[in-house]
Amino acid sequence: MGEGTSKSASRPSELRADEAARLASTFRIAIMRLARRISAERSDDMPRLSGLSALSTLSRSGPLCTTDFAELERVQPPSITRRVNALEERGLVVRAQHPSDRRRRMIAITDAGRSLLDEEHERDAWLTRRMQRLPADERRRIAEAVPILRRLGESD
Amino acid sequence: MGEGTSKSASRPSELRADEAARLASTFRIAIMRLARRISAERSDDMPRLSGLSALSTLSRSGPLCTTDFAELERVQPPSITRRVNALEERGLVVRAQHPSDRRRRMIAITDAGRSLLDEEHERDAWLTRRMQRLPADERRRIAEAVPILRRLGESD
DNA sequence: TATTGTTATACTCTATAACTATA
DNA sequence: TATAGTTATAGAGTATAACAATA
Repeated sequence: MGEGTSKSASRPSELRADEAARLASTFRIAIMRLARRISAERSDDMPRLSGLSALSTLSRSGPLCTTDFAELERVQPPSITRRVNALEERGLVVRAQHPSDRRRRMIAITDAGRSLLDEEHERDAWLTRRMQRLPADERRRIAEAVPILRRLGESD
Repeated sequence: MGEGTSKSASRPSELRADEAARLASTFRIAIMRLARRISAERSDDMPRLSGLSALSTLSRSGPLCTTDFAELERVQPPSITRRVNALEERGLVVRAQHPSDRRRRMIAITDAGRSLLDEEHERDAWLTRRMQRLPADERRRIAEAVPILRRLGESD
């Protein structure tokens, strides 16, 4: 707490440690609780959230090997294996051999995976409704925050 | 990517369904991934995130019975029992009988719980550092988004 | 010897259902 | 009978460690 207090903030892009900690704390709790809330809302006939996240990543990035996929999804490789197994069973992704390196398996989204992803966007009922109900200025704030949230999720 | 702007929005606080769905989808994925990222960052000698969330709620709201606590934390009562058991073992909360209704047990934070919460705010190193590194305008956007995130997490 | 992917195992967190005690 | 809290059980998700195949 021994940081210079009061009016000492010289640079505009630096924040006092205690203010940063307070913001981090309220932010963290809000994020975690909202994540729980979203998780609880899933319907039964769709892949789980973790699967949808994987599918969405795969759709944007194109075919990936397990290791790269794990890095993009910010989980460990065994978790990717698990998710891909589940998605593969449903025909939403396929695994293929890497052309030159036979240790690797390339994972790619299928047409079925793509169309499910489209459907899913429409079916994300709970959160979509919340977005529609939000006053315009709040919705704008959320939209502005999304890229920041995304970068925070990606940062080391 | 399609900003989908143009001039089609008729009422300012209503959003077309497909735009809402798109926002919901990117927002959801960003939230879930960031939540995973935050989860992974926890240190070992502190209570888990779910425990910290409970402790923080208890600190703000004062003593709660299990049912009310579960409602505030947006989980089912058995989950509260679990969390409180863990926190009680560490002396961070205490349970006491309700004065009139002997079925109820009031759960309250202890001094140890409070000081741990203070410590924790300072120790939330990873996210705090990210907040400090954020440019001022992005930090402002996050701060503005927090109350909205919180309300979204609370809404039915 | 190093790397890729998988399996084995364990842990956290959650929920539903069944049970006990009290109202 | 209804409600509060707990216990029992199961399920989703994650991680680390150990392993086989390949480089």
